Amino acid sequence: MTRRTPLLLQIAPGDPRPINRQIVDGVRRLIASGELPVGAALPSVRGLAQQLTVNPNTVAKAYSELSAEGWLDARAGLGLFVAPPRQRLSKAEVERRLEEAVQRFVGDVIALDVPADRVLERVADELAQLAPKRSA
Amino acid sequence: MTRRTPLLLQIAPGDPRPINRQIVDGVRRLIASGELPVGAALPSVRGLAQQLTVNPNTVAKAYSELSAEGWLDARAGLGLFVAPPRQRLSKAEVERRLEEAVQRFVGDVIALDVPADRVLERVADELAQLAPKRSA
Amino acid sequence: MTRRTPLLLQIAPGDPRPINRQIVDGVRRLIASGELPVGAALPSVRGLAQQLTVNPNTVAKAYSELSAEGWLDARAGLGLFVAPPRQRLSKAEVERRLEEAVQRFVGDVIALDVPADRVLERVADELAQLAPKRSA
Amino acid sequence: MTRRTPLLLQIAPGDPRPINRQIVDGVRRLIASGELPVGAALPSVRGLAQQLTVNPNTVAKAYSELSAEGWLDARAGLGLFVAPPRQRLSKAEVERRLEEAVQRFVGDVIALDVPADRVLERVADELAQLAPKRSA
DNA sequence: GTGGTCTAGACCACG
DNA sequence: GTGGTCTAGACCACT
Repeated sequence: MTRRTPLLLQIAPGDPRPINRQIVDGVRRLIASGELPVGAALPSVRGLAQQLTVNPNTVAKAYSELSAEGWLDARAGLGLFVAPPRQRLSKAEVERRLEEAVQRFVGDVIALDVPADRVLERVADELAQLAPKRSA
Repeated sequence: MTRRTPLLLQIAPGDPRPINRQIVDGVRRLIASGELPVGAALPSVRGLAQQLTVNPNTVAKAYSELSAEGWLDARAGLGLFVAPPRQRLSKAEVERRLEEAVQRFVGDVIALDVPADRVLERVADELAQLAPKRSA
Repeated sequence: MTRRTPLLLQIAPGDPRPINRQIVDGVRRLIASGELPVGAALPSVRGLAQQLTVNPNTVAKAYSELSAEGWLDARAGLGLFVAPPRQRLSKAEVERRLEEAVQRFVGDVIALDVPADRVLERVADELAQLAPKRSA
Repeated sequence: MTRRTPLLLQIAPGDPRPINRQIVDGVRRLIASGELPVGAALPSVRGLAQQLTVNPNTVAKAYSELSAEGWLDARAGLGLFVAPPRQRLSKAEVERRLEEAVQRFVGDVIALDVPADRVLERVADELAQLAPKRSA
């Protein structure tokens, strides 16, 4: 059980986010959307590195971040697995980070002269697409 | 009406954004909200740097970015002025950047396990607060 | 203000903890004990690396972990600073981690055939020595 | 009284400790609590490996560690048996290890902002629960 | 100068 | 085979 699945994860060269960030976001999304269920095994560090043609250290760093954030559990010699969901951050910390993300996002978007409705619509679409099977 | 006004701009040491980003965002916001009308003169690089107690290079870089984005026009020997509104980016480019910002934002927010409604509400608030009297 | 102080931090070659862990623990301790007050600047990555004669990447990793945990704020081009205290983790997560640490500690110590009183005494000493000027 | 008893030992997949560590801790605990009396035979490497569905190498390594620490004695051709109590480590070595464990534990716990009383209480509970009928 | 990211290649413990 | 750590050296954005 929990066979390793060829992860549907891609690195976009044009994406301004650093590679390690793209991996973290991608995996988080797969977990949040339920595509990677609790207990599922992730591709090995070396395996994913090869698949994405990036350095293994880069993948390792991303995985390690995800573990620190509580999304993954690492077992030396066995591999990495999707961790059971848990409320990691205090309400205050969640609030702080949400505020930060919103500030940054609006700062980015305001420069584009896009009507507020369209922005909200796009965000709503993207959030809906996650089909939050996991988040509370 | 091109008098140099003491810019209502502040640098927050606690703000996680780099200083140059704070300046760019701040000026863009002042323009978008109409507080800096078309044709208004901006403080000199040295002046603003002194006012904010930051490195002049940082201010220069921020101004240069704002000019490149079409928010400011340089008049040789006179300084920088708020440029008349125009389509500063191609529609495709706007789409690309919007997409990017949304992806990043959702990537950040997904980690927080916040209900989509609350996220949208916060974004809407923040967008509204900018009172885009100028942007279309 | 916030002059960089030659950090009272040492790497013990005999210590079984990896170097990066020793740095993280050491800095956390200095912050928790109040020896590094809020806003204090930390030695630069390269500087500390030289002082400890370890690779800068190792220090960078430790610092990055401390930032992720909310103990430090990093400002590119400026350096790292002790962050204002905040309740980062949910009560449940704190409980989980405390449980884990206790389990591990007792597992280590039970093998030593040391009377429980002595163990508790040593832990109490060590905790008291932190003079919790910062923790709530 | 040297009959092989079906060992009351379990491997928890969720446990963050590596498997070999879980075995070592488990056996030590059984000996310390007297559930495995002096002279008792331990399950064979293959037997325990099968029972726990882990790699025999892992069990062998755990047993070898326990022997090195003086908890088990090997009788050639017969298997492993619980060794009579003795001073397994020099006093200095015990002190060193205790010190190390305390340092690490406090380093972990300091990050959690938990009152010292609660920490001590939890440690005392856990130590008491081991009911050291055997250790001095 | 600062921190952040990436690559390359090595060694270790675990299974 | 697995993940984790460390070193070495490079490039980037920011100040």
